[in-house]
Amino acid sequence: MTGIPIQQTWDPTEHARPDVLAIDLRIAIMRTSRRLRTEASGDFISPGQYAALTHLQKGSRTLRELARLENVQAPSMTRIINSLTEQGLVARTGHPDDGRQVLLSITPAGETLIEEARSHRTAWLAQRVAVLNDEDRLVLSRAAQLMLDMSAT
Amino acid sequence: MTGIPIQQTWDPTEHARPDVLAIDLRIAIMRTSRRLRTEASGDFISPGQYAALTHLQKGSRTLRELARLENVQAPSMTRIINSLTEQGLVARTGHPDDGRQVLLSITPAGETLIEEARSHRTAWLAQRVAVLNDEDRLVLSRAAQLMLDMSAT
DNA sequence: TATTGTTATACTCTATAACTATA
DNA sequence: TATAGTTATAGAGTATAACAATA
Repeated sequence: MTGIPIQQTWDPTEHARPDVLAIDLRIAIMRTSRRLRTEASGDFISPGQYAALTHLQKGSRTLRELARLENVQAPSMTRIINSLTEQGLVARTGHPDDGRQVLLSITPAGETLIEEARSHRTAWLAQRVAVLNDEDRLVLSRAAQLMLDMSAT
Repeated sequence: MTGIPIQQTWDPTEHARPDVLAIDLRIAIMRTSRRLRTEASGDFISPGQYAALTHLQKGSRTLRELARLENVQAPSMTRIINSLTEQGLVARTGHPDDGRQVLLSITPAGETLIEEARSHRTAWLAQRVAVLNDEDRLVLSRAAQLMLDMSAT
């Protein structure tokens, strides 16, 4: 703990107001994401690479499909995929019907890595989640789903 | 709509496991934070600057105190504060007792800007929060508090 | 010597614009 | 012409290391 008292008041009534809730939620998300990014620095692949691999676990995708799924532009996804292919975690095959497109699929090495990476990547967060009670965990679980839904819009 | 079905299953029992919950929560947080960053691009000040100003609204702080509150290194906070002082949103005064330290405080212009910025910064999120029901909003409110607590550790 | 803050430098991730190849 | 993907370039934000000034 630090010497600085961090006052965190919580008023359900106030938070029922969308604008007030949005402010607090945004700060919480941004701060947690920064911690997640820094705490995960010891990992082998970046969050973006991890997310792309996760999608490919469900099946082959083109680059643009992946870009849209992750809400990034095509060049960003190109970079992510380049890194993954160089590491032998993703394989590229030409699209059978359309010569412009490239089908991306996860390799066995990619499957292995992602399974191992799962525990490492989420260690920091899992540690903190583990000390919560079931009710708080349920809250976070539902919140995660809500955040995904909101981000997909 | 796309031709790709995005399957988002939700199983409360599975999510009670800390490692499983941590994985989903991390993805949700990272994706939402990316949307928040890009959607807020029209704003005047960055998320980091905004957060620093928010802390200074509660009272004067030194640079290192702010860095610790935001979980960033000192040079990063120097950069944030430099930008804020150049914009006249933060004032620097020498510490009365310790010549090394610099006391940072928010200016009237800073107070004005942050109040205006609040609505802009959170517009994207507030819009999505507004269409939820009270129960979901309460979930997100509690989740925000939990995420802040976890990030403070 | 230790601490506060700054400067120098580099890395990561992202975006837009311009380009190639294919449809 | 339009679309898929790549390359070039730039910007934002972060970190570590080295430094200056003060305690």
